[in-house]
This record gives sequence, C-alpha cells and structure tokens, in this order.
Amino acid sequence: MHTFTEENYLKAIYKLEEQTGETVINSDLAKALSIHSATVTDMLKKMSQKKLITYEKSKGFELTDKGKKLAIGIIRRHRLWEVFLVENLAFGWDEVHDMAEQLEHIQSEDLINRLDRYLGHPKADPHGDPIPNEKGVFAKSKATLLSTLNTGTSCVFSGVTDHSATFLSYLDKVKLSLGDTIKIIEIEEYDKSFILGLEGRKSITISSKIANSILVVAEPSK
Amino acid sequence: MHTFTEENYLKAIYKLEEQTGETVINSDLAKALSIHSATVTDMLKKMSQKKLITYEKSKGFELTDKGKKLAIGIIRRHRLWEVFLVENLAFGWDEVHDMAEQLEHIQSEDLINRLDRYLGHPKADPHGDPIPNEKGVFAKSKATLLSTLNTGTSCVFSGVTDHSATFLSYLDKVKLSLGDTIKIIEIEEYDKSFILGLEGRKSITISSKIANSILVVAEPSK
DNA sequence: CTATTATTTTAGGCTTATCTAAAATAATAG
DNA sequence: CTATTATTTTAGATAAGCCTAAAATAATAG
Ligand SMILES: [Mn+2]
Ligand SMILES: [Mn+2]
Ligand SMILES: [Mn+2]
Ligand SMILES: [Mn+2]
Repeated sequence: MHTFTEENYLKAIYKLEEQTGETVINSDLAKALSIHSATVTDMLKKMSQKKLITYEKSKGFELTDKGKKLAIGIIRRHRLWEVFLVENLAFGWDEVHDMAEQLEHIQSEDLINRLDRYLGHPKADPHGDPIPNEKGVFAKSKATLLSTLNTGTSCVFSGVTDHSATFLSYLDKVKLSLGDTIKIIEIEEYDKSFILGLEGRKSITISSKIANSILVVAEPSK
Repeated sequence: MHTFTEENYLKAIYKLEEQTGETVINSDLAKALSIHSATVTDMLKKMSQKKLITYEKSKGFELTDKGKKLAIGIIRRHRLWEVFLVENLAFGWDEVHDMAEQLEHIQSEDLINRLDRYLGHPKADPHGDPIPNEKGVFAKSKATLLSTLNTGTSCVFSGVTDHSATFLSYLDKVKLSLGDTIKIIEIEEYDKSFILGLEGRKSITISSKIANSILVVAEPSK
C-alpha cells in the first residue's frame, strides 16, 4: 500500500505534531529524518496529492485524518512488536528499537491484531509509551518529568523521553525500571542532581540530565 | 546489508537450482520473479560483481557459496516466521506465506536465533519444508510424491509441492493434515485418482492432480 | 520600511529497479 | 549447414528517493 519511506514520513510528522502541538515545518521534519529540505519539499507535494497531509507552499503542513490514522497504525505496530521482543524473546528494552523500526512496516491488519491478542492487549510498550488499540484509540499520558517535581514527592516511574540505547542501559545499570516507586529525597541546589529513595534498597543519585528524561505519574492510591 | 530485491533474487535462484539441479537460466528466473528478462540481465551483472553468483554472458549462472549461504538464511527466516504465525498466532497454513514473504527480510541474526529458540528449534515449517539451523544446515528431504506410489502402500503425509492457498485450503476441507498416515486403497485406472484410507475415518478420493502435489515418507517403523 | 538572515522551493543530477523495443546471440529443425 | 525460432543482451525510458547549488520567499532586527 504505502512505501516504507512514506510510512516513516507519516510517523515523523505525527510525532512532531504531538511534540509541538502545532503545524509542522519543513526544516524540523528534515532534521527528524536526517534528510535535506529539498527532499522534504518533493515528498510533501506527493503526500499532499495523496491527501495524507495538507500543504501550502512555504506554509507549514499537517496530517489529514487519513494521514493521522495511518501514522497511529504504524506506531501501534512498532510498539506491539517491541512488547513481543521484550516479553517473549527476552530482549532488553535498549535493544529493540531498530528491529521494531523494520517490523512496523509489515503489512497485515490481521497479523497485528492477532499479535495484540497474543500479547494480552498490552496498554504500553517496554518504554512506557501507550499502544493504540485496533481503532487507533489510546490514552493520552498524564506523566510529568521527574525533573519538574519537588523534594519529598513520591511517584511511579512510568516512561522515558529519551529512547536511546545508552540512556536505557544506564537505567538498567542503576536498576531503575518502569513501575518502580520513587521518592525524591533531595534535590541538590548546585547542579540540580536528584537523590532518589527506592523501595527496599539504597537510595541513588542521578544527574539533572537523567531526571529530565524520566517520566513519572502520581503514586497510585491504595 | 542487502535490499529486499536482491534477497528475492537470491531465494528464487536457490529454489530454481534446487528444483532443476542445474545451472539457472535467465528466462526461468524472470518467470519466477514475474519480471522481464532485460531486468534480470541487469541484476545478474550487479550480483555477479558482488560475487553472489557466477555469471557469463548468455550462459547460465549459479550461486556462489556466499550467495548460497545468504539464500539459505532467507529461507530459514521465512520458515521460522511461518511456524510462529501458525503455532503462536493460530493462522492457517494457507494464510501465512505473504506475511512470511515480508518478515523474511527483517535483518537481525539475534532476532531470528531467539525466535528459533522461542519456537523450540522446529525442524520443519507448517508445509513440511525443512528449516535450516543457525549454521545453514538442514536435512535433505527423502519424501516422494504420493502419485508415484502403488496400491497398498502405507505412508505418512510429510509435505506439499504446491504452496498455493487454494491447494492448502482444499486439503483443509478434506481434512488431510501433515503427519496423517495414509494407505493407498486403490488407484483408479481411468483417471489415476487415488482412494486413500485414513486412520479412524472414512476413506477419501483425491484427483491425480492433488496426489501429484502431496509428499509422503515411509511409515515410521514402530 | 528595509536590509539581513533564515527557510523553502526550484533546477538539475544520481542510483536502483523496473519497463519496452530492437539488436545480438544461441539453439534447433530440416 | 542454414533458416527459423528462442533466448539474451543492449539501448533508451520511467518513477521513487535522495543529493547539491542556486533562486525565491518569509521572518526579523534595526
Ligand atoms: Mn522504539
Ligand atoms: Mn518504544
Ligand atoms: Mn511460504
Ligand atoms: Mn512454508
């Protein structure tokens, strides 16, 4: 139906819209895809002909409903495959992204819906990102950055904003995993590093850079 | 590493070599891939430059060791994914080929070896075709066509030579499955149709065309 | 408002994988 | 051995995706 390239454009545009909440501009998309602006312009024309985006010369552009639906489908596939790789094939969460980048392009509604059922209709992928259901519906996350909270707050580690293997394997090293309950014991005035209390183990210190890539939600009321 | 296209050429050449036991010729490959001879000629030049095949103008061509190794790897991936789709996602054996055609191109040694382990190192795919191991080794089948056997022979249904969905779903309809023990009760003189005895159920009649696409092995000695 | 800077588009090229039509080569029948 | 047929190769095109360099347009600072 659609080429890999087109699907990658769709996904990238979707994520930029999500991030900025605005119309996407050429240069941002070019940067996201590591290609040149001239190439993007070419493709925008084609995609707008196919009614995947609205586009006016030298203005920004955004996904049409059709484009958005396709983009969400690609994200659904990506995240479901990541769950499979981690849950069933025992890959680490830092290892699965590149494989999922390939697997997300496999075309078969039936396949992905059966995979979803096989995995037990997971709500989130190994990085805490929500998985759209068959209809493309998914809960908007109410997570906040750990770095925005105050000393004394307790919360639960629910996601990451940095998906790089180096960041994720750093979290493995310090044994921070999704679902962990975290209490902010202290925020160091000088460098904004965080001292975190963790259930049943020694507290750890993380830099502000790390705290700025960790998403948390309020502690579940019991 | 290699493009989908190149991988499809490799697989097709491998299968033609396997079938004919000979050097492959342009027109056969063109037919197998549903493309034109001129296109094949182009690609043969490129593949021979990459040392994937030996090739001399207007002679036939064959896979080098390097090409053969790659081809077997693709077949391994195809068949392992088919097992996954049938065993884990409950697809019918007539439904999985097109998905496997896509999945076979996913690049990751680690992924396919983990999938192999997850599936319990299956020896054959849902159609009875042998699955090469990590090193590319697999048993050459000693199956024969049902149509070559004589009245009175007992054997076990072990594979098919026609992989089309129509043929496979016909077998489903008459409830013939891999592993079934079959006894040839009678071969009709006039049209070479076969009457087959099946353990614990009524005998069935199949046409010579069907008998000619069914592979069987000798009944296991108990 | 205008000059400078930033962004986008156009123009012209390249590569891969395909096609059609024509030319060259090989195989085969008589 | 030669004429006819079959197969393969060459030549010239096309479409998708990408590039660089130059031109056009938009944004911004003074
Ligand atoms: Mn990912
Ligand atoms: Mn993810
Ligand atoms: Mn198959
Ligand atoms: Mn198969």
